[in-house]
Amino acid sequence: MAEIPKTKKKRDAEATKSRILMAAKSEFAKRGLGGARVDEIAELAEANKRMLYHYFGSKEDLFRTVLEEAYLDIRKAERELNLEDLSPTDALETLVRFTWQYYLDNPEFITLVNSENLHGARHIKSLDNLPETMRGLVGMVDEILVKGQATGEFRSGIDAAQLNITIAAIGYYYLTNRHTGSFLFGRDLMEEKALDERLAFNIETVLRLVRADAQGN
Amino acid sequence: MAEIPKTKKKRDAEATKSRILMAAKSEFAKRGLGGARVDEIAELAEANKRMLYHYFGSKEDLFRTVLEEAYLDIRKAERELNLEDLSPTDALETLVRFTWQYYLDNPEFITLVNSENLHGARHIKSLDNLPETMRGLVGMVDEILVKGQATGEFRSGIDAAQLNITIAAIGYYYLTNRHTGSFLFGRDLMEEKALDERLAFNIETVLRLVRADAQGN
DNA sequence: TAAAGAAGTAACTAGTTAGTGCATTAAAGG
DNA sequence: CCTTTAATGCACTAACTAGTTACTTCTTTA
Repeated sequence: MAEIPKTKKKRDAEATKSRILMAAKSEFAKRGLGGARVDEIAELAEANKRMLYHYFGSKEDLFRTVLEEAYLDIRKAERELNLEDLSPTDALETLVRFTWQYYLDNPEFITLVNSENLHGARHIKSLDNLPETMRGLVGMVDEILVKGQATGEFRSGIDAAQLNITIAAIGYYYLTNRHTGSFLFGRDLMEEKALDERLAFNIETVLRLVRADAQGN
Repeated sequence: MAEIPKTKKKRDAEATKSRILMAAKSEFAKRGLGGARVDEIAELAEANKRMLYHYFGSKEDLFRTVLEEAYLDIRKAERELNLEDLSPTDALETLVRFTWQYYLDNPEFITLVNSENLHGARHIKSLDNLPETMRGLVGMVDEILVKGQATGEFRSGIDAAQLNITIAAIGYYYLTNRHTGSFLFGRDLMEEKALDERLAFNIETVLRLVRADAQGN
């Protein structure tokens, strides 16, 4: 008799590790670090809990790994936008659109970051490659701002780090608080029309913030 | 012999209830709904855990009460700003400053809201007085916008709800992510100078967003 | 092909946690 | 006073949870 074909290869360390990581991302995103259950992650990954401890050491170490991957991934995607090839205005609009869409496509990112902040950022503090990549992003935005000033599109004196924070904030806040927001405002903030409106508003916000006015400031 | 004066009266239902509520706010803010410990709340309140269940029924009901108080409190404080008495520009700047300072003075508000969103806003959904107060705030901002258009200070076509969300977002995001932010940016986002800079940037953001430009839009 | 090591499993442990049963004690009205 | 009712305290339990022990099974390579 023919063997039942298994989706899961009998022995594959990399695949198991990767399944655990994906399951962990999903579970941590759904319930936070504290609310996540190690048994649930193992089951979701179709792996044994022992393997989770074998590969990742502890629940918190697993969380750290998930977080690191999440941060590296968004920074990588940002770099791949090649903003330096666009006009300053287009570059900023593209960054606002990207940030918004990234949060929509990767909702776990927001929950992971929230969870990490609830715990005083103690997990990422040992990951010293993360500040480097953040400096890269701020540097990129700063270049856009300098270029925009040179062309006269933008005013001077804008802090790149603050602008970065604001671009993240206006999307992040809307999405992280979508449940309370939908209830308090009495309408579904996640329906397509509402999302489109919010994105348009955010682009307007950022462009008006940087644009040189009639007096050139 | 004179009786030892006790700070705590022997029997005082209201006082005990209130101490439990304050303790719960603090514990929920520090650890979130899932991470908070009922025993910890009782101890912090110098009350017995039995009393907590006597007065509030369950951990989740207690959380709901804490949340309701928090929302009612910020909305009340906003109303007391009497923004309608200020010029449109001053009114918006005041609202931005207030929102920022409220988050700074009441850091538990942010954590409570985050926790509630992690749980799909399921606790506040039974509190139907909250959407009313939110409508009040949006209405107030809308009046400011209408008045500002009339005086020519503001451009037309600004959505009051979106503006509200943005005013909250630019402060909330910075503060809720202060731990990861401080680490990623490599500097303490909570030192006085940094806070002042952020507030100034936020006021600039909002005023440029609403201001009528040279062409009157 | 044999042996060694890596991958995988099930059952268990020690500690924790929300919630409760029941007895006791203080206050307030008659 | 004395009775009733509400406030309070202690000790318990049933369920849960991160992490581990002791073992089996597969794969690779010398």
